[in-house]
Amino acid sequence: MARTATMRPTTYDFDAVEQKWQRRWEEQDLYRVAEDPSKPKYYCLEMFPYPSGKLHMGHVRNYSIGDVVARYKRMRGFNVLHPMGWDAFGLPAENAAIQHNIHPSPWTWDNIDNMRRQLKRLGISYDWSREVASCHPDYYRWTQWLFLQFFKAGLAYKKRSPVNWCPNCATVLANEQVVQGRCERCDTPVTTRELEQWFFRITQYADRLLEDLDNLPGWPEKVKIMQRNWIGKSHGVEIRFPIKGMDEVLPVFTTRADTIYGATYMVVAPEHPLVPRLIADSPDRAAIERFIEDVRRQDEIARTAEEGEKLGMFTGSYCVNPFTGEDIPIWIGNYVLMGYGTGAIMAVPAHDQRDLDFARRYGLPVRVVIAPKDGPMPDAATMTEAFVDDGIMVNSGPYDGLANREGLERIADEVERRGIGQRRVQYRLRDWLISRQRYWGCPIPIVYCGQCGIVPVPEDQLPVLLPEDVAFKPTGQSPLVEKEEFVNTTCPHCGGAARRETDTMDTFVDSSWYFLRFCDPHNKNEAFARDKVDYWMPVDQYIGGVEHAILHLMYARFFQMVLADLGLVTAERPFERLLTQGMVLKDGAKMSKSKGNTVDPDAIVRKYGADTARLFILFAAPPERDLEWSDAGVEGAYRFLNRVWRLVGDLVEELGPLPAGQAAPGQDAAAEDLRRMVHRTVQRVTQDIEERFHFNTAISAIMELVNAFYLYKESGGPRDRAVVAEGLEKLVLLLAPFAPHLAEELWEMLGRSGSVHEQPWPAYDPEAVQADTVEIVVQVNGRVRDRLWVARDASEEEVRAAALAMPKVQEHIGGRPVARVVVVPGRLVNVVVAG
RNA sequence: GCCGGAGUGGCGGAAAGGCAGACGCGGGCGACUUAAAAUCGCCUGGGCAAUCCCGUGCGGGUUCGAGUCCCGCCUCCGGCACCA
Repeated sequence: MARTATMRPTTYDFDAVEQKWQRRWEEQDLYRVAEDPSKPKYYCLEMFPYPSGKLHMGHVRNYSIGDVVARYKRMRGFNVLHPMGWDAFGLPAENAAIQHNIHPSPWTWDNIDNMRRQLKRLGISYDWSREVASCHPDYYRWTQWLFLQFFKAGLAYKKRSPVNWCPNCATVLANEQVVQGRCERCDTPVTTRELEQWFFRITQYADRLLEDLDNLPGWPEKVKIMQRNWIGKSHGVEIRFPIKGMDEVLPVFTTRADTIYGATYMVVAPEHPLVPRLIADSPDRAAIERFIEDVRRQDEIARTAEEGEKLGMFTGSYCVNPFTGEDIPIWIGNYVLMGYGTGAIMAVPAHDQRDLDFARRYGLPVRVVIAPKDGPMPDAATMTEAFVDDGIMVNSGPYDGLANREGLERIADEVERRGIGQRRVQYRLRDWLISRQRYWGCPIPIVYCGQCGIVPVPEDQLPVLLPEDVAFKPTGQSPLVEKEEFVNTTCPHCGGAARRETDTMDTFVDSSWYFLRFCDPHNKNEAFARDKVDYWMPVDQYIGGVEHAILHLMYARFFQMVLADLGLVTAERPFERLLTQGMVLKDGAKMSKSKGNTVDPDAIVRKYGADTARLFILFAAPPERDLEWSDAGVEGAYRFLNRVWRLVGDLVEELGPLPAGQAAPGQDAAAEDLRRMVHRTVQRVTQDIEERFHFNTAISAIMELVNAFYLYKESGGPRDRAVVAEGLEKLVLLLAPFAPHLAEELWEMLGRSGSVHEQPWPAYDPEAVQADTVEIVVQVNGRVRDRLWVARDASEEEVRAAALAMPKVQEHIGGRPVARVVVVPGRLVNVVVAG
């Protein structure tokens, strides 16, 4: 249009705009919050990052999603806590120390500085005054304090336990550091060693952690299922088999007590404590011991190789099947795990595939004791697939003919009546091993005294500081071990010479309570004040990657439960709602340095600005789905923002200052159409955010509104100032959570004062959303044949009559009798004819 | 092997039993321009055209009506993986 300005550029200076508003937010402390009992609170949290040095697109996505939620809830009148911090202990810092000869501490803090700068440049609405870093003594002091509370409650204990050991690096490896049974650093095959390790007694909470999943309707079903499987509760029977010629019993755990008549041999784990006595009289003792040593060494490789071979040896001992009275041989097998059940099983090859494989390899007898309800009886001599379904009991003495599930209960009853065992529940979940033979972690606050034994460091002596002046040598050993000033100490109890624990804690411990520290981050006297935590907790919306579905999310739930039991917090559950975002892909694969398909957020922000980067990521896919990166798509988001900027600029320039507030119905049809579109868009965007977190469709609705606005503007017809003013105001408010900088700029262009992020979320008028007439689809036999415009409140009869009167409808009816007419008010008519 | 999730235009994706493909990308055409870019419009699943027909991984079913619900498969992605 000639009368719209001609001198204005077609793109806005995103760099100037974004920096201007970021500066203003910071000056005004816009996102700083404090407890305010007069307002409803909302705690929005994204998983805090490990400070690797640079943000990747997964981070940008995570924090963009969280920022939409935080900004939206703020506009909805909530007192929103939206903090950020650093999961700053961990192995990469130590690897960098060894490789680049730089101490983990400055390496980490430099990384934090850079990532903080990146986050600020993205304009995420964090309350930066609450920033925490788990590697700071002000933080880990309280991690240590929490450890002591666990210790006092009997939930932290020490025991000997097998660990992954790299003989080349001479150190312990975490499970994650073992790749295909080899050391991730030097590729040496990993072996097993026994070490004294600290554990948290999470198994004591197994049942509650399981049950409480039912109280988390706001969590994805997928995550809850993964946790259920991880906890792995199963009901079974422990049965003690007398060992022949020994005053000793062999307890086994089985979920299939109904198959006990088919038990033809026993298998114990190589580490089973009875093994030395079982093999004492065997002529093959030396060979067996060699075999056990082999299994132990190959354990990790065999376990990670697909379908590890089942190997074993006969111990020379027998036990007695308490139901058949038969002698059955006891074997040692690599497929029986010491850590589950009793470390021993009764093998029923006919009804368990693993037992069958083992039996076939070593020629052990197979006996079918469950017959299929229909279909042929498996042939014990030739079967290669175990029959594991339910059926009818056979070859089972007095239990023959019973349904096996019924028989299972009867046999369990009999076991208990005879006092040779009892029903029990078994979990797959193990206690949480928290000891790490690492430097860059939270020191475990324990000293060992020759006189007093294990002595916790008194709370008033915390923190146990991590010494900074240590040398990193590529020995793989924690430098703490050789740091005499650290190791040598005095016993807090008797004052005698003592040694410090040199292990540090698993970093998952640090991240199991950070959401509590965010509630009270500067507290010098406590980990957190009860009233502050009780005001903010639980986290209303937690957002992060699905890779934390099991460990982090389970450990955090465990911590919160324990702390509630200890009376330190009120909320029993840390995270009310959970959103697991999808991955960011490029060319169909996850972005990774090794694949060379990464996109640098800094480069995108430099080229297009933060608003564009955020808008693209939110628009390209719904949050839970994987997102395919597209440079052209980013370009599209950039174009859209410029389009909005031009729209607002042109109309303001054309019409001058615009009045605030709600518009009356439009002065003509075009204005009324636009007004309806404005209100419909407010309704759609609100529903998409509120009910489904479908930000992609929310943004597409805003795009449609902008398109409608352009049609109105370009038509050159008369302007309805009130409708335009209201429309632009609502448009800018709707855009605020998605493109926070541009929204501020446009708000200012509209001549409005105050931050757009402090305005209330726009409302829609339900009357304005409704059109007077609606289009009805007319179908004949389910196929669309025509359309029909009727009054909004037309009766079913009127619609039916109007539809039947249409020529095209009559044509397709073709004189056949009308069997039925389905009328869906406001939507469609379906005329059903025979044939 | 077990447990999840997903298969829709050239691409990312819409559609919570009711017009399949909203919105965006890509492509085409037009306006503006000396020209190009930018911008503003219009068109864009396939069948050469159609008012007709076909189309949401495959095969069945329920329904007036199915991308959506049910049964049986196939493919891809993710998690667990000798848990007795």
